[in-house]
Amino acid sequence: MPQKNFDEIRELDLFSKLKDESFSKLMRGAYFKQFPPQIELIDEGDSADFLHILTSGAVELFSRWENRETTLATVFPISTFILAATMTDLAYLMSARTLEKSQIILIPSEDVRAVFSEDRDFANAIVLELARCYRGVVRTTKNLKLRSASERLANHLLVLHKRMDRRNSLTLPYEKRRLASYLGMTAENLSRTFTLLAENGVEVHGKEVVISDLGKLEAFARPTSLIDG
Amino acid sequence: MPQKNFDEIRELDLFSKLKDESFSKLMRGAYFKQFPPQIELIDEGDSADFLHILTSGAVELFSRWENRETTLATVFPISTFILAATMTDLAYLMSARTLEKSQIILIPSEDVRAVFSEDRDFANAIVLELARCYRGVVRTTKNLKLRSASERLANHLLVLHKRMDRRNSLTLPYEKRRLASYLGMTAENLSRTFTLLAENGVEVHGKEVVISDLGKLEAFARPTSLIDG
DNA sequence: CAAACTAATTGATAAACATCAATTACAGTT
DNA sequence: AACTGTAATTGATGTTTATCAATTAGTTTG
Repeated sequence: MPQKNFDEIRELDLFSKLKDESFSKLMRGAYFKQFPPQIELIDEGDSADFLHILTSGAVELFSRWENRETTLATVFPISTFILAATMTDLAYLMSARTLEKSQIILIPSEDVRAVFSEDRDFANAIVLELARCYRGVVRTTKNLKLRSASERLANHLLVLHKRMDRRNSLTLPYEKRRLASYLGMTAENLSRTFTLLAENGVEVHGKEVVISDLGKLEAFARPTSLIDG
Repeated sequence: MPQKNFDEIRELDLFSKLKDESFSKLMRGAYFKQFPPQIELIDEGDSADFLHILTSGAVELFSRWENRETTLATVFPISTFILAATMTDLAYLMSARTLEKSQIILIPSEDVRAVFSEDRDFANAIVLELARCYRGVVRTTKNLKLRSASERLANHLLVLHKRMDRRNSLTLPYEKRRLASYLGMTAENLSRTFTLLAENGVEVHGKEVVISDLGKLEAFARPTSLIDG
């Protein structure tokens, strides 16, 4: 198992304050796997045997019901995913698939729970991470219930803009159909919503989005920290 | 502060395995307050100074954005609410109001965090509770994104039915307009959806709901444990 | 118990959004 | 560069859901 990746994940909020002993205990039982694109890593309903850490590539969390499917999140390096199922030893509620070739570290859930009980700093980090995830999903719910599709898109663009160091030009980090699913609309509707936003300070060329009039976009989106962070 | 309520909340999952010492530490700084109906307890954005425990009455968690409002949850005794904000020392993401006359115990967030660091069993309980809440909101998101309004109503009735000991007759524990808001639809649409469900084994008279044909309702709702628990 | 208020329902209409089909754009392969 | 498969867009249409207005039912209050 390459040392490089150990150093990387050691930096994660979840592990940074960990005793070396605890960290080794976690890594001792860990698998380090490489996956090609479009591999289904997790099928919702499976038992949560491993905590997953994505160190390179990209992973989509999604869910299916009655031949419908929706994207719940896109995970980029370096992040953990499905921590809650790991901690409660319950079935995964989301499925996961790689979007690109991805490197993933798999830590047995038992080990995570064991170190959680032994190491106070780890327990603290886990709670903060869980609370952060929880608050993220609460924001998502508010977004879905309080806003229309075009408002969700506008605000999402503002979030990306902020994340991209407030540059007025940005590249969508995923396919449009996945963005549409994430925002709770169809790809067709997303496309039409983009043309609507042309009158509100947004220009789109393929995956390139230019925010030509930030003021207009903000006036349309009316972002709030209580939804958009 | 009446002893009666201490005994009650001692039974909560969150406190049941707690050392007596830790429990007293939490209760030492706690306020015990009675509120009339329709009092706004929390305004989203406020700092999370207290963990709330509802011991009698009912509380609605809701959120507002741009003169729209949506119900996120209804809390019944005995439950805690807004644990995540308490643990992270961040602003509340939801507002809260009493629906009825309610008794609420307020524990200073600092005390909760202090006992969390000292008492391993409490830390465990907190993590399980947070994970449970998180998974609850993930289910909500899946419900909203994967199902139509009528499917959400049908499944919600099945959840209530199960909770009410599987009796074929049940009383809605909240007003219909709140149910509508919770399910992400208007009151008018809820009303029409109830008439639609008449052909699928459901009879409604005011707040009384009779499930006259469970098989039909289930065939329509297609419940799954991965959304409905 | 009537008055006054609020919630729930119903009908008519409009807006938002999805679906289906057809085309265009793009990316990867040979 | 032509071929192939997938993604994105566009147009036509249909469904779902919201809005507005009016009425009815149900609760609370004096």
